[in-house]
Amino acid sequence: MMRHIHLGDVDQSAIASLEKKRIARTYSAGDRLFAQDEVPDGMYCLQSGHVLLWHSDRFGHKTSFRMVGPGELIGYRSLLGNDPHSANAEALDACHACFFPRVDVEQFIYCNPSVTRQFFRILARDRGPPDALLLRGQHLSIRIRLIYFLLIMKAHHGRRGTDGTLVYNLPLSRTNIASLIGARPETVTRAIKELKRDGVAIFQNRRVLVPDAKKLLEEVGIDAMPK
Amino acid sequence: MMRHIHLGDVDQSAIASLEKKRIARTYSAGDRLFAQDEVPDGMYCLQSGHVLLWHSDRFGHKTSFRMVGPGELIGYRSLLGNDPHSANAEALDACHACFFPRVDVEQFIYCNPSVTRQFFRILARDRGPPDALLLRGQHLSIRIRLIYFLLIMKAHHGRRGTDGTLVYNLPLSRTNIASLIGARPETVTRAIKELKRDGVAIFQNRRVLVPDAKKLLEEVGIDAMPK
DNA sequence: CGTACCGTTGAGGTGAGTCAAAGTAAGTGG
DNA sequence: CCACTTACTTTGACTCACCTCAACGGTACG
Repeated sequence: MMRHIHLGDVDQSAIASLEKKRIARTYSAGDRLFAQDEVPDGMYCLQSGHVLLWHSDRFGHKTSFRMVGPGELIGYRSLLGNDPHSANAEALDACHACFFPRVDVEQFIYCNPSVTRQFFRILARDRGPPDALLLRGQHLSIRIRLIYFLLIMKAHHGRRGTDGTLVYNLPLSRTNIASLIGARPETVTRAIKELKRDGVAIFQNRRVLVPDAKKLLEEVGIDAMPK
Repeated sequence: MMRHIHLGDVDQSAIASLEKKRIARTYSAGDRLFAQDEVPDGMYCLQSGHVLLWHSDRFGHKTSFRMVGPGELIGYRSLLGNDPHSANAEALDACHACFFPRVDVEQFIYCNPSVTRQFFRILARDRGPPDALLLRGQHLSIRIRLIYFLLIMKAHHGRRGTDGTLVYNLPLSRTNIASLIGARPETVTRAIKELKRDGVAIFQNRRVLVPDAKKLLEEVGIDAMPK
């Protein structure tokens, strides 16, 4: 199955000509699609699998800021900003991705105002900044950050089971989760234990079960996730 | 004196026609250029004064993420993303700003690929996300975050005095600084006191003096700020 | 059957938050 | 010019959520 970049009503011939340029690549867990400080030579559309974007500072602190799933674009910020990659893109499991070379992306973007507009939206709506407020806000306890984490992941990675249970398939280690919400693995373990005790969420292996999604929302005191 | 948006070599007539549409506005301390959740109807170029961008969550926690100085653009993310403003833009002192109505901005952006490219860069290079890692990273002490704060502010708000002293003019309250680096005002006060004791930085009123800029860099263990 | 990696548990320490009170500065109006 | 208000800053004492460190347990894989 081929996944397409979702761009609404756009000149089909432009898309077709971009699709011709795509290069299929496969990765296994641990591989990097690109690494911090590399100069981008194109961008990726993930077909299957999961990719973690993380940044490493000079002290070796690893800060993850986005987990990408099938259908999402990767590497567009650095490409469009014409800057070296500010993050590592690491495959969490077996991945298929389409690579689009820089020149073809640029041709595509500028071929048509409506495509250009779409890319402005993609850039402007990058979830990183607003999500960071929820995932890393100092004034929020680790428990609440975990809840926000689940709420944010719901959109791309949660599936509603037959009995209303929310099921996540997240190929993330405790350490990964910790670095996403700005905590330590031990603390994540403890918070997860409490969520289980309270019947809010059950983390088993790399699966998460949420018996009642309403409880998540109650806990953070809202009726629905913003946007 | 009229400040212009810096866009490199761009069709002068396009700029001229945009400039004709600009609307000069003035604000005094505390005024809002726009408020969270409002629908953007254009964007701003700050001529003089300072503006603080901050976000308020449902619990009333105030998180500031950018202080804007003369010559900088404000409100472009929401405009280009076609979303309601996700932040408040509040004048910290007397401000002059040019407002550019949405239609005119759009015409300008799409009139010319090189302008379009520039705006992609502006969006992609938004300092918010990378700065947030340094200003709000849990693994960094408040002292270090304050140092990063000064290093980040150096670019737009620091001036080198005659004797090599670095001088900042920051119309920010302790509370503002606290909300920028993810701390409490009391903690900021204490950290500032220690920086003074160690001869690293002297905060007096709304001015900051840094006798030796090298000390800032030493403290965070780098030779220069990234980018 | 080891080795290596990840996850869990426990004990102990601490940086920053919280709370409350005192100090300071900047307006405002008589 | 001086009371009075209001808002911001500083200080000190106390508390706590999370980090750190260290040991142990589980599971996968050669």
